[in-house]
Amino acid sequence: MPESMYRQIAEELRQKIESGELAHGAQLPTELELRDQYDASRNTVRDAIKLLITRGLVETRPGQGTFVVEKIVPFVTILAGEAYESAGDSEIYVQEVAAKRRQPMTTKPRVEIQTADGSVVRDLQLELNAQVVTRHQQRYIDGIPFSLQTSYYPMSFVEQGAARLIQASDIPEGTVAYLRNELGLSQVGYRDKVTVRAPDANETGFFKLPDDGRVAVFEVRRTAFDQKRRPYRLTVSIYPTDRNQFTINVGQVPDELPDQPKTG
Amino acid sequence: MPESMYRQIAEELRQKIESGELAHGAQLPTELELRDQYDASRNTVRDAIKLLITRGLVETRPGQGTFVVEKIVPFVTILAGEAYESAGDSEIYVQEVAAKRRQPMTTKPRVEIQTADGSVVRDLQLELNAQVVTRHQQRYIDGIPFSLQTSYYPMSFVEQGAARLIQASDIPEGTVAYLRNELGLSQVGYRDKVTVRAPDANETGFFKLPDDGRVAVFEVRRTAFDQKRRPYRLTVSIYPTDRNQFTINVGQVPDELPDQPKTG
DNA sequence: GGGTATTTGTCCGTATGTATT
DNA sequence: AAATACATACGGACAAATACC
Repeated sequence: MPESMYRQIAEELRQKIESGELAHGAQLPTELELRDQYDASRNTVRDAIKLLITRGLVETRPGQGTFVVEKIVPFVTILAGEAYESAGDSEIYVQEVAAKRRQPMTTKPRVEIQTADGSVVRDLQLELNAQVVTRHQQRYIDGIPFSLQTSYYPMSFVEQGAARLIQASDIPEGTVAYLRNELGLSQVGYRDKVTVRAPDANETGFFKLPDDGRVAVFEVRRTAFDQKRRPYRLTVSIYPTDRNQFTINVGQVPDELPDQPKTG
Repeated sequence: MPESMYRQIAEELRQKIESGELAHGAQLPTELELRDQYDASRNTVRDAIKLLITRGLVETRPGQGTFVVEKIVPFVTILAGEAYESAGDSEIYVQEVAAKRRQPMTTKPRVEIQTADGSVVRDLQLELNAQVVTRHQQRYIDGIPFSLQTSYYPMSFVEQGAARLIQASDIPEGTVAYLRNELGLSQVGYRDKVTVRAPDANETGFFKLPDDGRVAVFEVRRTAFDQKRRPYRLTVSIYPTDRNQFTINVGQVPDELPDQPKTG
C-alpha cells in the first residue's frame, strides 16, 4: 500500500487536525518547513495542502500562511412546520432571523420581465415562451451575505391587476397576501425541492466564496399552489452549504432548544 | 485583468462545455494537445483541468483522457408530505423507490451498543454517557449505493422489553410499528435537520466517491417524537449530493408529475 | 498473454510574481 | 524597503493505468 507521498502527508496533517493537535484557527508549518519535515519538495507539500483545501479542512492566506479553518455556526432556515404553512416566505425570514436576535436586511427587489425557460415552464405549468415577472433580492444577516432569491410569477397576473408585481419596491404585506387580496389567490401549500450544485460566478461573487467550486450551494425551489392546486409562484433561493442548515418539522414537534448565549 | 493563464484556459474550456461545443461525455483534447493549443506547459494545463474538476465539470480517467461529466438523473427523497407523516421511514423508502419502478435493496442491520456522544445526547435528551442501541444499514437502488443510515435508540427501550432492537435482523413491520406495539410509543412527529459536509473515508468508500472531498454528502438527522413530545429515535442518513434531491410537501399539493418513461 | 503506444499521475527543481507583515 | 509566505509557470523524469495490436 505505497500511497503516494502527497496523500501520506495530507493524511498525517489531517490526523493532527482531527485529534486537536492543530486547533481551529491554528497555523500550519509553512510550506518550506513542511518540505524539510517530510523530506519532500515544496510542490509535493503543496499538493498535500490542496487535498486538505478541497476537503474543507484548511485555508491558505498569501503572505501569511496556511490555517486550520474556523468552525462556522450555521444559519438555520425552517422549510416546513406548523406555524409556517399559512404565512408568506419573506415574513417568515424576518421573523425567524429576528427571533434569534440577528439583524436581517434585504435589498430592494430587482424586477425583470423574461421569457420563461424550461425549468420555470415546467414548475409553473406555463406554455412555452410564456412571459414571467422575476423579482430578485439579496438577503443579509448581520451584514453577512445570506441568500440570493428570485421569484417567478406569470405575467398574466399583472394583466389581471396585480400591477405592483412589476414595481421595483418592496411589497410590505408580502406578495402572498398581496396576490390574495388582489387576485383572490390563496396559498394552500407548497413544494420545496432541495439540491446542491457548484456555484456560478454571480454566486461566488455575492457570497465571497472561493472561485474554484469547492464550496457548493443549496438551491431550494419552492413552488406554491393556490386553492385550485395550481402552481402560481416559483421562488428559487440559493444558500452556501458551508454555513446553512435546513429544518423540517412534521407533525407535533416541541420547540427547538435555543442556542446557548455566550456569557451575559 | 491579467487573469492567470491556467484560469484563462479553464474559462475557455468551461465555455466550450456550457455552449455545448463539448457535449456531455465527450473527450477533451489530451494534456499534450492542450499544451500546444494554448502554448503553455503541461503542468499549467493540468492546473486548469483541476479547476474544472473541482467545479464538477470534467473528470479524468488515467490512461484514457479527460471527459465532460455525464448528467446524472437524481434520486428523489421525500422528507415531508401528507402520506408520510404516520408511516415509518423504511417503509416509505421501499414504497417510494418501488413507485418509480426501481429496485431497492437494504443490507441486514449492523447492531451495536455504544455510549452516546455529544450530538446524540443532545438530540435524544439523554444523560451524558448513556447507552444507546445503534442500527446501521446500507441502502442500494438498482444496485447503486444510495444511502448510509444509522438509527439510535435509548438502551432503556431494550430493558423495557423491546428486545428485537438489539437483534441483527430486519424488523419487518418497521421499528416505528414495533416500538408502538411493544412499548406504546407512537410517533406523532419528527424534525429533520439537513446539512452538507465533506464525506469521511467510510462514505467515500461506500459511495465510490473521489477520495478528495469534492463531492459532498447530505447529512439528514431525523429526530422522532412520541405522544409526549419527547424524542425517542434519532436516524442519521447520508446521501451524496451529486445524485440526490429532497422534496418537502407542505399543505395541499398536487401529485408530482412522474418521469417520462422511455419508449413504451 | 505480452508488448507497445498513449494518457494521466506523481515528484522533482527552479524561477518569478504577488500579498502581507 | 525588506523579509516572509503563498501563487503561478516552466521543464523534465518516471510511474501507473488503459487500449490496441
